[in-house]
Amino acid sequence: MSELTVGSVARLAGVTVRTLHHYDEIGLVVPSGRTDSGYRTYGSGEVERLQEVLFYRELGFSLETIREIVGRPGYHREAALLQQREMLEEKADRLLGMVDAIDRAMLAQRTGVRMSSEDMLEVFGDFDPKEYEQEAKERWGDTDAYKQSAQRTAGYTKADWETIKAEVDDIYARLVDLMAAGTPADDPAATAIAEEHRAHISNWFYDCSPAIHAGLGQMYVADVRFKENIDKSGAGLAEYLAAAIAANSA
Amino acid sequence: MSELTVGSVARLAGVTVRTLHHYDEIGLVVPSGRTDSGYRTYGSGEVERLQEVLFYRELGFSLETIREIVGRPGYHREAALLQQREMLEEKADRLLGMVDAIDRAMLAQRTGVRMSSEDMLEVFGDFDPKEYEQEAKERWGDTDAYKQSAQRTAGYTKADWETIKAEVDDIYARLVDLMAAGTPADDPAATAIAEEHRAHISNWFYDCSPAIHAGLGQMYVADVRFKENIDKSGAGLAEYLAAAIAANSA
DNA sequence: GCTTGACCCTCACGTTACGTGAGGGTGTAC
DNA sequence: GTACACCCTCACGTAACGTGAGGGTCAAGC
Repeated sequence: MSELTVGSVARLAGVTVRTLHHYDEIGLVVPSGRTDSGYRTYGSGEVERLQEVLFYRELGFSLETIREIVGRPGYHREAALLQQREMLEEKADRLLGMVDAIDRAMLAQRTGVRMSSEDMLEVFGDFDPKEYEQEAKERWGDTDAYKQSAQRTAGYTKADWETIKAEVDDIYARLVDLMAAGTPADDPAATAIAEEHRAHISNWFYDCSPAIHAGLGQMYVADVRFKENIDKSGAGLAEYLAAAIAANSA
Repeated sequence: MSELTVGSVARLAGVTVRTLHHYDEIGLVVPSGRTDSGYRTYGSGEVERLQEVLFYRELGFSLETIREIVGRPGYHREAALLQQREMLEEKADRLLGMVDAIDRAMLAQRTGVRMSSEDMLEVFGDFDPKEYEQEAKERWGDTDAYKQSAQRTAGYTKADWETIKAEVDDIYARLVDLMAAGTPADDPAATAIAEEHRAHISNWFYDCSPAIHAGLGQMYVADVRFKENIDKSGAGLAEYLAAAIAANSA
C-alpha cells in the first residue's frame, strides 16, 4: 500500500522519471520491487534514500561521490562536506574572476579601439588605477559602491578619464595653494574643496556619503600607494586632504 | 615560413593538439592549409583567431556562442558580455549559497542529532540567529570575520550555544543594574563590561578589534532587530551598551 | 467489450569539449 | 638504417540525464 510508482515518486521529489530510471540504472536508488507488469515500485525507505541523494546533489556532489557518502555507513560525511565547501568557494572565486575579466574587456571595448594599460599610463602617469583594481575587488567587491563604480567606469572613454584626471588635479592644486598659504585644514576654504572632492567621486564613481568619504580620507593616508600618489601633487597633501575631509564630514 | 604546425600552435596557445583538432572538426579555427603529407599548417591569422576564441572560452562562453561572437563582424559582443556577466554572477551566487548550505549541514551534523530551528528557538527564544544569517552573509560575506565566525560556530553544540546565551545574559544583566543605578555609560564600571562584551565576541565568534566593536555598537542601535532584542533585557539597554562600547573603544 | 488517455517499459542516440588510445604514416638526426 | 618525435584519422568514453521510438498496462467511460 505504501508502494509508490515512478511518477508519484518523481513528482514528490521534484525530479523527472528519467532521473529515477538513471539512478536505477547506475544502482544509486533501486526500486523496492516490480509489479507483475514490470512497473517500478518504491517504498518509503527508497524515497528517503532518494531524498538524501538529492540533498547531496544540490550541494554539487557527483553521483559517484554521493554513492560513497550514502552507501557506507561510516563514511566521512563531514570531511567530504568540508572538501566540497572548499571546492565550491574556489569555483565561485573563479567565476567572480571571470566577471572581473568581463568588466575589463568591456572597458577595453567601449573605449573605442582600446583603453588598455598603455593609454591608462598616458592619462595617469605611473599610477595605474587598474593596479589597484584587484585589491579593490577583494576589499569591496560585494558592496554597492563597488558595483556602481565598476558599472559606470566601464562606459568611460579616454576623454572621460582625462576629464576626471583634470578635475582631480584642479582640486589638488587648489588644496596645495591653501596648504602653502598656511590655511588650516578645517578652514571653510579647505572643507569646501573637500566637499567638491566628495561631489567629484559621487559624480564619476559612486554615491559617496560623508561617512564613506571620511573612510576614504583615512585610507588616503593609511595606504601608502594612495598617499604617495597624492603627495605627488604636493608634499603633505594626503594628510591635508584627509584632515579637510575629516573636518568636512564632521 | 610563418606557417606553424599543430604542436607549435598548441604550445604557443597553451592547449592540447586534440583541442586544435576539435576546433578544426567543428570549423571554429581551421588551419590555413595542409602540407603534402597532410599536416595541418596555421598562419598568423589563424593563431590570432585561436587566441580570441580562447579568450572568450576563458570567460565561460560555449564554443557555439564563441563561433557567433568571433564569426559575425557586427555581432553584439557587448551585449553578449553583459549577459554572460550576469550568468556568471548568478552561478557564483548559487555556489556561495551551496557553501552556506554546507555550513548549515555541518552545523546540523556536528550538534549530534540536529541543532535545527526548533532547538535554536529553545535557546534564543524568538530571536533566531539564523534569521539574521542571510543578511549577515550579504553584508559581510567576504570578510575574514564572517568566515572565522562561520567556521567556529559550525562546530558549536547546543551546550555551547547555551553557554553563549548565558554569558550574554549575564553581561546584559550587569549593565542593566548599572543603568538603573544611574551610572554613566562612560564610567569605568560600564566600559569594563563593554570590554568583557568584546572579549566574549572574540572568544566565541571572531577577533573583535575595538574598531570593529565600535561598529557593532552603532549597529545595535541602528538596526531595530538588534535593538529590540537587546532592549528585551532592559529598556534602553541597546543605547547604553552602544555608549559604553563607544567610550571603551575611544 | 472497446476505445481513450494517462501512465509505464526498454532501447538507444544526443548533449559539451575535448581525453585517450589504436593503428599507421612522416621527418630528421645519428 | 633506425630510433624517436611528431603527424594523421577514426572512434569510443566522459556526466547526468533529455528526448524520442516503439510498444505494453491500467482505469474510466461508452
